[in-house]
Amino acid sequence: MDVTLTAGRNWTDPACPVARTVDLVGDRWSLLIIRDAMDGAATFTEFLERLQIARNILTDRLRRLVDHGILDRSATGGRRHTYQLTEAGKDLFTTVVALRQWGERHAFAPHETHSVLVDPQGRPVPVLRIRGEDGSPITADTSHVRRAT
Amino acid sequence: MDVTLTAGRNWTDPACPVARTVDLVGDRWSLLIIRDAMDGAATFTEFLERLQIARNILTDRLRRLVDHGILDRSATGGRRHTYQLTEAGKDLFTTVVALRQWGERHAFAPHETHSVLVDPQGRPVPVLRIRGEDGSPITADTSHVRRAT
DNA sequence: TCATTGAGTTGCATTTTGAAACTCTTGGAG
DNA sequence: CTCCAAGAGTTTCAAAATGCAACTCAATGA
Repeated sequence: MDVTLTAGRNWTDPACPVARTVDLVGDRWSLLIIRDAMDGAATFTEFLERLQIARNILTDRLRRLVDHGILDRSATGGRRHTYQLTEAGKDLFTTVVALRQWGERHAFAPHETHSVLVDPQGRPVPVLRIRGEDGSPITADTSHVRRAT
Repeated sequence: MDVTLTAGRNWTDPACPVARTVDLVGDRWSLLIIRDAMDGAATFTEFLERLQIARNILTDRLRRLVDHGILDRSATGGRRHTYQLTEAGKDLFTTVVALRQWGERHAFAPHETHSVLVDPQGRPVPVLRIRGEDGSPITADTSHVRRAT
């Protein structure tokens, strides 16, 4: 992201990377826009149809995501535009997968069906796990945050 | 989470696990409350002080998270309570780490310092990567969503 | 017993959302 | 060339969520 955008900003908690990310994409719509962009959506109308979002809100969120360097907007004649994920945007893939996998585990009743993320060969993507350099599992209890110096 | 909670709910997109998760924790405060719970916060006042959140909003978010089975509330005499992450809540660790690592990479200017997540030995937690069963890296471009059947 | 602290309510102002109607531009169909 | 439809927004206004300050209420504990 552009340095000038991080510099003058009013962060909820300036030293915490979690808080900064939440400030940038932590609302109901931004993450779903990013999800759909990863799934191939690229124009205003495509997002509009997939999300059932109000037009003015979509306008606002797209602009915000472009401003934050997550989406790239290119004109394709007239008012027509194409929105593409930037490298930073694509890098949110891990986050989206983490949200997805948690939802699969905890937001569906046993009998409810849900969509599944698969690799190019059609095999389900394995569950993300956090491990130390030596491969040992790390949890919220066994890790801790070292404050910025 | 309690099945009765998933059943009658008004989801933004009922078949999508990402959307369900975002419906449950995708607002500015919930994820930061969860972050602080993972960092040891347990009482109303502790959350209040760490987050600089309005009291009524904190009340609402804590109640919501308890209702969604992410936090557990236990009385400790009078109006005093302790909030603890449930198993589902602890399982959001992966998501919080993903948000944190994205923020570290994209929401800080090169010269800015930020806190670091470390394992019990004090070593930084490695970057989360999504890999197929065979260990090959998977990105937004190489994966896709198989719709619910 | 009486002030203090934790954990909320309540009332009101400010912001953000959402829905619907309106605008502007441009690539075609005729 | 003219007119129309489609894409991509604005604008307007009502409804909901947020934020702040002041107020309540129960249990310590000096």
